[in-house]
Amino acid sequence: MGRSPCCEKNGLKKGPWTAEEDQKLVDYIQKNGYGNWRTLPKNAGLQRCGKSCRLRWTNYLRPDIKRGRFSFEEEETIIQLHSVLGNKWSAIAARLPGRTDNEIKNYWNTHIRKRLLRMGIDPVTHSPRLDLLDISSILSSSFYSSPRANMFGVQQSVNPELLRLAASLLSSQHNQNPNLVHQDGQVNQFGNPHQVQENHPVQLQNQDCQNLIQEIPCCAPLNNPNCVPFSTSECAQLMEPNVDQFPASFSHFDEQACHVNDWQNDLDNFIAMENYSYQQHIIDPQSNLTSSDFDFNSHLSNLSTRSSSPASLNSNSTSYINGSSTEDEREISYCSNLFKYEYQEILYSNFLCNSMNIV
DNA sequence: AACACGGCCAACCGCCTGAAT
DNA sequence: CATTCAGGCGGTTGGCCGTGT
Repeated sequence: MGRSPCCEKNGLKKGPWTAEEDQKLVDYIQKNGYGNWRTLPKNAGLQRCGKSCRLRWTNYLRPDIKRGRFSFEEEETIIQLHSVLGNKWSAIAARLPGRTDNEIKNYWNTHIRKRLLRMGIDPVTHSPRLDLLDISSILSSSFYSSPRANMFGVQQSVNPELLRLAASLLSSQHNQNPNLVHQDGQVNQFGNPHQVQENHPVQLQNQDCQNLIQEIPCCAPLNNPNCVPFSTSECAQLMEPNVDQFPASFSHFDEQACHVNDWQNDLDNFIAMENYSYQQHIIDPQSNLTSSDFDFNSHLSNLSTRSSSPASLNSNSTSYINGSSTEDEREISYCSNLFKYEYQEILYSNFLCNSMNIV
């Protein structure tokens, strides 16, 4: 014999709550406290299921609920936590005072998810949508063909179709590689900078690196005679620590609105940095975040044109920091991040070129 | 003005887990 | 130990509302 039923299933009201019902529920809880939702509706004089009462209270009537637009910090927190926790809305809500799981879930599905998709990022894995990766578009992009690309040693005379295939194979193989699992059992995911911060920095072990490298020459089934795995010394070089760290000169992108002109300076600084090995970033599975042929300049220009206050976009934006940023400002921030990922994508394609020794 | 469409979000649905019996 | 359900959770829905035509 189990518990007795909490309530009669029939005859209970459903649908939107009226102000009168709200008042009854609030009055009752203020007087008696909440809990025992089974008997609460009857005691409060409500023709509602206890479950409905609990939801109404926790999602709407609770006095400590924060109303209004999500701040940028909250949004960033949601993204970071989601990258670690997934759709654990209650767990995410627990770290956002005043916000309910339902509210966060709705905000994710209506705002953040769409934005990530627009950026070419899978909102589930927070990784680049490698299924959509078209390296040929990268190779033909204006940046890739620019002199700066040459400064990276990017080889441009490659077979784009082969690269596309390689990326696809690499992605599918990597996602199934049991050797790329954290000690706590969490699988490494592509392009997930937040996860690095929230979890453990990715430390590719020697065997991991070897395995990964072995996967790269995935043109082998194509009987490509130029397919040459990395040597041991090259692997060692690729295994340098802090592979998850992006060059310091880019760090401000994560903290404040993008200065329209700064990205160019950052790029120059980035390239000029001594002792920088692009291979560190390429080999890092966290760095494969990508959007194919994203035109940062034109997009930024478009956003500035649309903004009601262009000046605010041309300087370090304090409004961005205090949470009153506009959609455009937010998008510029994302674009700046996307800009980073575009570099990494180029480096990644170069890595594929090198690994396959294609000329 | 009327209609269509899409975004938003409160509320519901169904499943799972642990506690009560 | 088996049964039953409360509470909690994530997924989904449906109605409201703003916008475009």
